[in-house]
Amino acid sequence: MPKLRSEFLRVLTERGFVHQCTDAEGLDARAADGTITAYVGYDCTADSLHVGHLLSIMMLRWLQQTGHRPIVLMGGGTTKVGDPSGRDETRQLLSEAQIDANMASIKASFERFLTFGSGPTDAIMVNNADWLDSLAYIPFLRDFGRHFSVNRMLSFDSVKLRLEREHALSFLEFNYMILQAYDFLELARRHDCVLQMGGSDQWGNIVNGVDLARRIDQRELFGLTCPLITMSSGAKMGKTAQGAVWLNGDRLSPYDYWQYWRNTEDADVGRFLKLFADLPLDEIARLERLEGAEINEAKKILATAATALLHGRAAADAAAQTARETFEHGQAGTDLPTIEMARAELEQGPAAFALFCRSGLTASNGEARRLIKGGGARINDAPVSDEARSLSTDDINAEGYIKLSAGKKRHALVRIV
RNA sequence: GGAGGGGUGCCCGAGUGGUUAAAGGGGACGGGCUGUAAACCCGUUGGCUUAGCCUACGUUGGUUCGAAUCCAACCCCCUCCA
Repeated sequence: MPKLRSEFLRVLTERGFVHQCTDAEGLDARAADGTITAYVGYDCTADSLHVGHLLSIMMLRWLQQTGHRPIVLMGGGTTKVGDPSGRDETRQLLSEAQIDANMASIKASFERFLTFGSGPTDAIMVNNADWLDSLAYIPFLRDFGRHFSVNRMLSFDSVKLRLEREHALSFLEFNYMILQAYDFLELARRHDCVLQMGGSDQWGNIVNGVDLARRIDQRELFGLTCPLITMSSGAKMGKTAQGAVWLNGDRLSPYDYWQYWRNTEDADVGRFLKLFADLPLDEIARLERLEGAEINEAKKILATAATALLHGRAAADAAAQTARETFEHGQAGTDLPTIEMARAELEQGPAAFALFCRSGLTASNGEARRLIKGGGARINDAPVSDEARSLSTDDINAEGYIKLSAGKKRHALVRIV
């Protein structure tokens, strides 16, 4: 590829965001010659996005940072259909009320990454239910359905995999790619959007939109996908002890989010810094060269930078501070999850395992008992050896709380009130 | 609508009347080694008031001293036919 003229594509390429592009030269020319508008779509299948969505959010962020206009498309309409990509099973059909609630809950995540408004490069948010809900079946089929070849649709991974594995694929889901293609056309017409971005699993859907716009409007659109990010060990990103790595703070606290990045594997640090932090590339190059235990410094910088992008600088610093106190000084930082217990209850000698469960460190009393048996449970940093161990006011430490630990990394505080 | 195959724990998957809370693998968690890393070794992996009890093999009933395993009906998935 010849040297890139546009800052936008240059930044994305240098940082490792680009997997495939329908026409890199053409897109580069458009982005170099003026302001372009690009979008990424997000379905409302849960009440929070997770780290898997982060890559595309960062692409929108860099788009805006390099002088272009991002559109966040909320899939209020497409969520009613359900994307079969990457799924063995039909998605559970969500009610409109659930979809609306999810959408409202997801929206907040974008506000830290993008600047919304009405200026030329301000981000806007749209909902595809606005045009999909009112489509009339027969006119839609005649105007747009005739441009889709079933032969070709069957060859797309999202469909092919289901068929090969002999799993159910409903006609409802089969329509998803058509609707996504139509979204792109609609955004091109309404907002002069010329580029759709997304994960590599969206390539087929994106290309469909590009093709549709060329056939119907003789409009030239572009598609750009980012790679599927896996950890060096081969595992997919985004799992912690508590489950998915959610972006909403009420699903996963800023402290736990910080911890997620802090525990990045050595081999991934450089790559993740480029993708998920907004540090200058020469700074990242310096951090990447750190070896052995020194690379932990890079991990802390990654964690703080990534957390700051999502939750703000103050929350990131607080998480870093708590981590320092907890791991480097053996104290308990204030950001640790905390539960409260009445003094009267403590005086009755509650079982330790029950408290581990109540604090959220374990999912059940049985799991807490097993943790104790396995030697992974500690109270005020002292290992718990007796499964029947109960707590008393003697366990309150100098600061007025009881510190519970499950393993070396997960801690919780019991504050006595 | 017809014929055949199938639905097992977080996932995959063995199990065709009792010793089955259910082999094996993956994942996850804990311990060891480390650097809050990876790799490797060990352990754990339904719930509870834990020497016991309860709930569980698509659903509901039935046979039996005893069922994930046998029978019936129903629901769902796949393949082929119409």
